[in-house]
Amino acid sequence: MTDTKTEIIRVATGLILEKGYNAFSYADIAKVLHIRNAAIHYHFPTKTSLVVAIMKNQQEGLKNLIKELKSKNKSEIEQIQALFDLYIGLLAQKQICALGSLGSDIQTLAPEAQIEVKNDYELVRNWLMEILEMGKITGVFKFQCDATIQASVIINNLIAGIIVARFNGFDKETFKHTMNLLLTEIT
Amino acid sequence: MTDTKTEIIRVATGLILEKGYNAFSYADIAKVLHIRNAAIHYHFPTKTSLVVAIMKNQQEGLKNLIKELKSKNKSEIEQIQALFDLYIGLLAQKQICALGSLGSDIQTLAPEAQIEVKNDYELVRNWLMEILEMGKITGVFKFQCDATIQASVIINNLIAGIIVARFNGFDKETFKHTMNLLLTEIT
DNA sequence: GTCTATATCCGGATAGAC
DNA sequence: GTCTATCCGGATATAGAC
Repeated sequence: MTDTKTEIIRVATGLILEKGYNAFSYADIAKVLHIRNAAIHYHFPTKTSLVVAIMKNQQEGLKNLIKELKSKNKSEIEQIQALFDLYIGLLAQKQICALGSLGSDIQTLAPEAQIEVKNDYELVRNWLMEILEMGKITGVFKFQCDATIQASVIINNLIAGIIVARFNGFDKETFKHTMNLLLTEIT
Repeated sequence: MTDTKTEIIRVATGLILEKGYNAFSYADIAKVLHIRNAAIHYHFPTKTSLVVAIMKNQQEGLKNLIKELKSKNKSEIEQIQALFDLYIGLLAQKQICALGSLGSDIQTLAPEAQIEVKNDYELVRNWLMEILEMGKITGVFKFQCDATIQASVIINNLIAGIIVARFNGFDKETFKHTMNLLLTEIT
């Protein structure tokens, strides 16, 4: 039995990725966990504190994944594939990513929440840049432009690809084809 | 003096692109136009009817742009540049595009509104595909993959590029560099 | 076509008992 | 740590006067 605080973060994250920050309520979480509205406010006094906790949790999860991949000496291609797989998993659950969901709502978030969304984005982008630069040195990747821009192209396709995939019955195929194209173009 | 109905669509569109569908209210529109809540309900009985009208208006605007560009015999490059310019204009107003905003909220929209978002997406993608295929025939573009996938890559970068641009003080530069990279890669 | 007024409901948040 | 009960504001939407 995991503790309530962790469960709240888990359920709230799913709701944000499915419906968006301004479309879910404490009541939605309460229904799923069979607790009351007030119990959630005990753990997270405000909705802002909840979304901040969610984004810090996202960052932690990503850092752990990166650490794990590196400790297993995964190749650059395998690391990028692991990132793609995260998105394939989200799509299977009819969800988009946190960057896309909270990114489109960013103007409605409190400043301290905006910062955490941005931090999460920087984390993904820096990781991707590192992979690309390393791959260029080892020779698995060949691209002329700046790694920053190349990383942006990949992230943009992940974020938007999963959004538009929902337009067509959560179709994975175009999403996969698009990501494969990007990968083969630089190898 | 344009009529009220048109003004409501104009203001509501801006609010959706800035804050999102679930973060704006009839009261927000009313304040800007100095009218009352009920006056908006006269023109648009439900919020769903309003967002449907907004998306149909977006489609109409795009169709008119396409028609105009073609009547002026604009080149493939110039047509793509016109699409980029639309996004540069949005970014200058601290807005994202309708596809990104309503796409991330799609699960919270009524079915008839979901369809219009999808229709708008298809319109943009088909236009882009047509430009790419024509350009390949005339020789200005050289890409090996399917035009469908190439069009997806470009749209994805437009949709997500403008979302992440807001993370960093609405910085146009990375957005422009990314789009230029995509364009030069296929020319 | 716009107004005032209001109905109805739901949101985030708090007080205080257990 | 969770509950019941409640406050308060805001949201969509409607009725009926002008």
